[in-house]
Amino acid sequence: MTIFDAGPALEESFFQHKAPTIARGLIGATLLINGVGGRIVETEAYDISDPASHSFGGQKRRNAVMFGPPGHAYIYRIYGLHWCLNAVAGEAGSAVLIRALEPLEGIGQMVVRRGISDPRLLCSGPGRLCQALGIDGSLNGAPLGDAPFQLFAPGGESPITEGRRIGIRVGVDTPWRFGLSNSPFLSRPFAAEGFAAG
DNA sequence: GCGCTGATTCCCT
DNA sequence: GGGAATCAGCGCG
Repeated sequence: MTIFDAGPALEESFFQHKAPTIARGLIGATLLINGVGGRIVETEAYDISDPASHSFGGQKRRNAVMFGPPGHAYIYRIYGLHWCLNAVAGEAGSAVLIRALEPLEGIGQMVVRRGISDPRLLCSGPGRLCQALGIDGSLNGAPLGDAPFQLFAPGGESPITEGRRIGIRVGVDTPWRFGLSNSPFLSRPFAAEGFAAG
């Protein structure tokens, strides 16, 4: 019943890699929650040595899921009102933030949840994506390989652009943001980098 | 099209 | 009590 262009279900072992490897490998993968979702076009990696990461400074109650088994969902509330979805990676305290996807399945339901119809604005940002897919804190710690999640490997080669991460105040020079090159569904375009004068 | 600002909850200090 | 991996609406030009 695959009516979208996707590969086989992602192996659980995929998540035993380091966060940047997983972040890159998830570009082009298909993510569904209760049958609603699409193709991942933007991710960011975080790990325990990274001052921008919730795991920086060690395990706490809030970030405990980041220190748990790989391939599970780490979901937290940001700025008091939005939810953000991460995939826990192989190293303790590392995860991949899912920032944007291209809506493919259940678009009607996304439109209802978001209250807008422009497909480019349905899932282009971590908060928007969670609202469109109906994700909240009740799914924190849930395995991404089981219902209500479905994850499929990329259908083919995806041209990937790298850059600096967004919305953080420290660790801004770490180029751990990955995106499907020139996708109209990115939360923000990738800036032309490498021209910083002094 | 840009930038500023308010919204709102949880966790750590 | 303050800040946070964000979003949408507003005013301005």
